[in-house]
Amino acid sequence: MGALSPDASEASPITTPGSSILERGRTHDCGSLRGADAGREVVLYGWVHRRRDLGGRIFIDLRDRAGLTQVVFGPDINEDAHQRADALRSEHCIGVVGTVISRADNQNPNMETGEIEVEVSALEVFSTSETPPFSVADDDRLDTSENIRLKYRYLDLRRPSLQRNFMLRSKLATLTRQHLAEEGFLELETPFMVKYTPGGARNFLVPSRLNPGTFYALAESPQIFKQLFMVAGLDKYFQITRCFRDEDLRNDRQPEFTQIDVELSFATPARVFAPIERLIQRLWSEALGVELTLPLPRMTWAEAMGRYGSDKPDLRFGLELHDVTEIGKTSGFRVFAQADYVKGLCVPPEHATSLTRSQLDKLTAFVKKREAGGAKGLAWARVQEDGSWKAPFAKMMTPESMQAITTRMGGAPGAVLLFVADDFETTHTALCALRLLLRDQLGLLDGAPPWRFLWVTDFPLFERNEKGVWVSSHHPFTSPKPEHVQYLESDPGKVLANAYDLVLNGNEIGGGSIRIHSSEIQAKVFKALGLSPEEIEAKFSFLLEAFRYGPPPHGGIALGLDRVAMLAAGASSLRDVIAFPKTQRGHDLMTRCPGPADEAQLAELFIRHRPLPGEDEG
RNA sequence: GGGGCGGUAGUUAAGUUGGUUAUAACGCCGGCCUGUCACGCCGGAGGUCGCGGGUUCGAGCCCCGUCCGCCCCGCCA
Repeated sequence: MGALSPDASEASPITTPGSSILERGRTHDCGSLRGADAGREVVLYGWVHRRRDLGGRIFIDLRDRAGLTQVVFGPDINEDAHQRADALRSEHCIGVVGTVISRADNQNPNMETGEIEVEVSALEVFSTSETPPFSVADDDRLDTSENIRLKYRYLDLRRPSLQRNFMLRSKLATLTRQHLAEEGFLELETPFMVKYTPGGARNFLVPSRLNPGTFYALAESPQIFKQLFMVAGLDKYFQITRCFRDEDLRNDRQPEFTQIDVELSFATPARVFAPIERLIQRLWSEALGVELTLPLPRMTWAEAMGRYGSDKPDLRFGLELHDVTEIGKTSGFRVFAQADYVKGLCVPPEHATSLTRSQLDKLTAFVKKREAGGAKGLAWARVQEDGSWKAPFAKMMTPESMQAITTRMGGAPGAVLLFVADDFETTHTALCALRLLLRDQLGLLDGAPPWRFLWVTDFPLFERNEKGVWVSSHHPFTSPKPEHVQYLESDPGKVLANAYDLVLNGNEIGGGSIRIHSSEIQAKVFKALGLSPEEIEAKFSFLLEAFRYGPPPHGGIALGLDRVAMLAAGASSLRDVIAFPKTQRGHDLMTRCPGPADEAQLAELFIRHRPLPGEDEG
C-alpha cells in the first residue's frame, strides 16, 4: 500500500565528499525492504519515528507513509554518522545511506520490514523538529485532545493511522473515476459560485465586487447543473465535487464535503442502481478486499420505517420493531388501547439478562428525552417460563392479549419486551433510538456482518415542515411515482416519490431520484408546494425554460465520498477522512479561520458590518 | 436556538469540606549504556489551574459572565 516510487534504482557509492544525500534520490521507501534485499546499499528518506540510544548503538525507526524501517548507527559502522545521530530526536527529517543487513535470529515480527535493518554509513539531517505537542509515534494509543490535533493538523496527518485513511480515500477516488469512466460516464465540472437558491440548505454567500450589493452562493450541490447536462444531451455525467452547506455541524457533517455526483438520461431507478452497485462492489473489492454480492438489498421506505423505525436502518443486527397496535386495542391496558401506535422490541433471553430493573429505568428515562423521541414512557415485560408476563402493567392486560403479543414478537421465556405507545412519529423515533442504544449497550454487533448495504426506495414526495406546510422531502424536481400523480392535489401526504437512498450500516451514504421532466407534473408539484407563479419564475425560471426544449427523462444520485471513506476506513468521525476539517463551530483551528475582513476589503465590496450582539451601534 | 460533557506542566489526567510548597504518568533536558524495538538505569527542569469579574482573611475548588473543544436535538440529504 502506498509505495513511494524510488528516485534512484540503486545507491551509487559516495565518491564526492559532502555530496548531498538528497541529490542521490531515494532507492526505497520505508515499507518495502525485505530479507531478500540484504547486502544492497540503499538511500532512505523519512522522519525519526522513535529513537533508542544504547550508547554504542543507536536505533532509529525511520518513517514515511509507506512504513517503518529500523536504521542502526554505530562507531564501528560509521564513526561520523554515529556521532551525528546522537542529536537525532523525534520528527527530525533525515536521509540515510546504508547497507541492508539481514537480522537473522533477531528479527522483529511486529514490523513489516522486521527481517532487516539498515546500517547507516551516511546521515543527513534535512531539518530538525521541535518537540511535538503530541507523539506521532504513539499513533495507536494517541492521547490528546481534538483541539490540539486540529491546531497541529500537519502533525496529526503524519500519524500512520490517518495516513492510511487518506491513502484509502485516494484509492476510492481513483477507482471511482476509473470505474465510472469505464461505464461510459463523462467527468464534467459545474460552478461553485452559483445563483442563490432559497429553501433547502442555507447557502454560503460570496459578495460580487463587480456587481455591488449582489451575491453569489456557494453551490450546496450541482443538482440543477447536472440536470441541465441531461437537457444538453451530455448523457451519463459524473463528478467528484465539493458541496457547501451553511448548516450546523455534526460528527458526520462538515460545511464543505465531497460528493460523487452522477446523473443519466432515460433513467429508471434500476438504471441508476446498477452502475452504482457495480462501483460499490469494485470499491469494496479493490480497496478493501471485500467481495459483495449484487444486487444490493432493497427495501421500501414504508417497510424500513415499519421494521426499524428509521429510513436508514442498520441491518447488521436484528431487534426489529413489532407492531402490536391491533392487539393493544383489546388488551385492556388503556395506554395501549388509546395509542395510535403500539410497537415493541423483543430483547432475546441471551441479552435480556443484563436488563436489570435499574437498567430498564434508565431505558425509560432515555426514550422520554426529547432527542430520543420524547415518548411518554416505556412499558417493559419479562416473559416467564410459562409464557406469562412479569410487568408492572401485567395485571391490567388480558391473558389472551399478552399471549398474542408474545407470539407476535417471538418472545421466548427470558426475553424482555419493550413497548412504546404513541403517535407514529414518536413511537418510531423512540424505538429507533432505543434499538441503536441497545445495539451498543448489549454488544449486538459482536460477530455481526461487517457490511450491510441497503437501498431504501419509495420515499414520500412531501413532508410537513414545522408550520404544517408541505415541503419536498428531497427537492422539488423529484418525480412522484406515476400511480400516485392522481393524489398530488387531493392527498399530497400519500404520494410516494421515485426517490432512493443508499444506506450502509445505518448511515446514509447517498441519495437521489428520478427527476420530473414533464412540465404538467412539475406544475402540479409546485402547486402542491404552494409556490406562486411569481416564486416559481424567480427561483426556477431558467430550469423550466430549459425544460421547454426537449428534456430527456433523467435521474441520478450523489454519494457522500467522505462518509463512504469514513466507513470504509473504520473511522468514527468525518474529521478523520477530511484533511483539513472544521470544528463543530466551523473554525479552522490551524489557520484561525474564519476571521474579520479589513475595512478596505469590505468597502470594495460595498459591505458594512452590522453591530454584533452586545456591540454598540457605530 | 437548546441539552449534556470537558478545559490544571509540552501531553493526558488526579486534586478531599475553600487552607499553607498544586500531584502523577508520559514527554523534554543532562549523564551512563553495543542489540534495542513503547529500550533500560541515575539525575534535573517544567504551572497565566481557558479568560474576566465576584464572594472570602484565603479560590484550581464556591458564584456570575464569557471563550474554546467534543457529543446530541433542532437544522441539514
